[in-house]
Amino acid sequence: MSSMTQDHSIAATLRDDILRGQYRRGERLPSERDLAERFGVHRSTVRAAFKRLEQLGIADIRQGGARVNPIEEASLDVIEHLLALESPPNPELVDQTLETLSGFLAMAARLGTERADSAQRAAMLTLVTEMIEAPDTDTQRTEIFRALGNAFVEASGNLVLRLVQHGLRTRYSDYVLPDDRQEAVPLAVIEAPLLRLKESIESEDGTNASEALLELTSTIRKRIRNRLVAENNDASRGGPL
Amino acid sequence: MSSMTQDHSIAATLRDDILRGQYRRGERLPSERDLAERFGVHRSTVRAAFKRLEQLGIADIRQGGARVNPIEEASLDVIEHLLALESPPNPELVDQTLETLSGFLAMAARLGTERADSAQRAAMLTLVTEMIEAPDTDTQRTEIFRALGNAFVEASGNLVLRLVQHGLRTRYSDYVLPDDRQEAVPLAVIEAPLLRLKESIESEDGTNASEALLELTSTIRKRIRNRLVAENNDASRGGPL
DNA sequence: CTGCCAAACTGGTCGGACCAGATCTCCGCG
DNA sequence: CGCGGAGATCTGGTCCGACCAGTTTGGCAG
Repeated sequence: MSSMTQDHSIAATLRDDILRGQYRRGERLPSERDLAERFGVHRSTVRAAFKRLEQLGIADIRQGGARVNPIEEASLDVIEHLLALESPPNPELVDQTLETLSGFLAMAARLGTERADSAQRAAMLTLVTEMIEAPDTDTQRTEIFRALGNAFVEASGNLVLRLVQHGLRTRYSDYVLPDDRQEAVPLAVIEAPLLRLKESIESEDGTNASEALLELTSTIRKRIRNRLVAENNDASRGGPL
Repeated sequence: MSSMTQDHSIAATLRDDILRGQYRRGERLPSERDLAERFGVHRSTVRAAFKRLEQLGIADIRQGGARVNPIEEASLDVIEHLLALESPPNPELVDQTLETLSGFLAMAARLGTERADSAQRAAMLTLVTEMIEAPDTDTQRTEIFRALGNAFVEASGNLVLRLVQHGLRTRYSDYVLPDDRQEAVPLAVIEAPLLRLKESIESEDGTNASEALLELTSTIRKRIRNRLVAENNDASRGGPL
């Protein structure tokens, strides 16, 4: 963390303060000059930090004072920082992230399955097969799953979809993934949807692929939620959620 | 445009240059000092502009020189600017935007329909009914449709979904919507899916609502695509798509 | 108490400067 | 002729101090 530039770390501090709800929406942030003094840096450095907050969508800088934006107007990027705010992360937020991600992957699976050329289709099938046959650890399986998601989005040929995926890329894995000390998801639980997915890809049935993927992710989601809730039953709630 | 701050308009110029493909990915942007001289401003102003490009995800600023990022790593916000780059906008990109938006709304409809409380459900039904019964113009109908989307997302209770929606909010309407001089979409074309949607909401059938919405949007998408392709058959292709 | 004007404050821009790290150049060694 | 490395050069990061033009605020007059 210490290798960051100063404006970066100042922005991070302010960002977390805001996300933690220390400033109410619409409220004015301290002035650049005040913050410069508080952090012991030049005003220009604080300015740089402010720009970051602005582009994150959580602050609105204008003459008269920078103001805190409502969280709904923020950029997707805040999700990552919201997740990092607590450890273990807020289970609800994790679940919402996974839910949204699942939905998008389902969409991508539909479009990608329908539009893939033969090479892309072959690659997809390889990945699904790998996931069934060589699932050493959850971590590894997750890696394959991620690649599969990329393959779907790639094959969809939809740039917008791709950008959404990238915005959602949120290193949720760091917060969310079962660690290795955790027992892996039993193959039995996910084999059925994986086989269905495989068939769908082969038969170019987008709708079916989409449903198979939803089926698959819903299982995983449920496991992660249960684990997090268990870990987190003493966490205090709060923040701008 | 002239009321913008300078760093804003400089950022816009550089942004459009990049999106137009004048700099290849990975290529170095001119230095802050060079650009300051070219634009006749102080270096700090160019720096501010650079920060914007960085947070837009289209440039990577580091010692040694700022570099152009691949478009896939950009923020969702670039879509709006990509659309604005040509007039009429690139039909393919518009279609991709609408496709993603449709899928997204289908997701929201599924979740929102399943989770809405009675007040929210009533509001949804009102909107759908309005859309059937009082469709004076496409513009007006679009307004209702947008409100309906908000209602779904709101009812889903999913913050991540909400942020994606906001990111996708892209004033696509400005580029994409049928103008008033255009004949409105005949009610006959959209009445069936709207009725289906209504029933789905009443019966709390998320899957059905999702499908109804896809059915509805696919019709509209097709119309818009046809219109744009017709308008655009002489446009030159290019840019980082 | 209200309305309005001036003072204080805020962000935007400027000029100029120094640092540390990245990049480039060019010379000398193999 | 090729290659590696040292030094010059360039780049972004930060700082200082200053001025401008809008915003906000405080207090004075009505």
